[in-house]
Amino acid sequence: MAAFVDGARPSPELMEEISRFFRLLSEPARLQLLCLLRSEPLDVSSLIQATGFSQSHISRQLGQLQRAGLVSCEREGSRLIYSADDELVEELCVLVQGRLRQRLEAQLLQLQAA
Amino acid sequence: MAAFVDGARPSPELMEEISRFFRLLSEPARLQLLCLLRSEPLDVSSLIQATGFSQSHISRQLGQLQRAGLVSCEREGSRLIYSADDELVEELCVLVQGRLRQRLEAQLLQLQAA
DNA sequence: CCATGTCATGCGTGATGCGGCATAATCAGT
DNA sequence: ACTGATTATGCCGCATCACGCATGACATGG
Repeated sequence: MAAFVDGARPSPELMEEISRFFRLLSEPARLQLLCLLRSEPLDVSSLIQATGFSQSHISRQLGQLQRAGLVSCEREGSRLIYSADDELVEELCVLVQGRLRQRLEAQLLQLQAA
Repeated sequence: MAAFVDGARPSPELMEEISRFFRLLSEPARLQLLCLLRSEPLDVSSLIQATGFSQSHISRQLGQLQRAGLVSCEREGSRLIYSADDELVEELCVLVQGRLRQRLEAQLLQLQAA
């Protein structure tokens, strides 16, 4: 209903920014990392083991997430402990998940009606 | 805090689905179309004029959005009128926009402190 | 039924980004 | 300062997808 910034049409630049943010979440690997880190802080080797991705790949994805401010890290001995302290991603996922569910239910009903 | 499905770790398949949804929004063109259609239903030629994209491109993006259930269309004379009746995308954008803003403010404060 | 306008769809190109391998940079401990 | 572990980065192949051009499918009006 109300536009993003009330009363104004969202500028193309803003939508570019927003879409960049969504792009971060559009990669299963990154979403998986965020989800893992959401439950508990982990070091990189744990993330490698949990996901099966290569070390370089994990490092890159964490770099992107960190630049976006979605994860942060601190040293613990020789390793880096990453953590995701933001609730936003989880909220977004819950909303999307709800939509997916309701859409599947609708399809189911339609099949039953036929 | 609470995971998506309470108590359970979200399955990789679910996250794949969710990430696919985010991918839809990760393209400025699609987000722009959704935003335009959110304020009022429009036919394709209006969307072409508003965005400057080619007709084929618009058509494809609308197809994707329609398959995802984010837009719907109905004939009016010889043209198709598309409309976006879903509020979810707008909610998501508002949340993300809020985050972007608060992040910029934080960076600003950090610059002033230095 | 044919011509016209509107939308969808193959096809090709170019850009973007994933993902791994090898290597460099960085840090902890000695 | 040196060594070994941990993380970041350059390079490259490959897949995906945006985007436009040309064409096809389709409905509408004459």
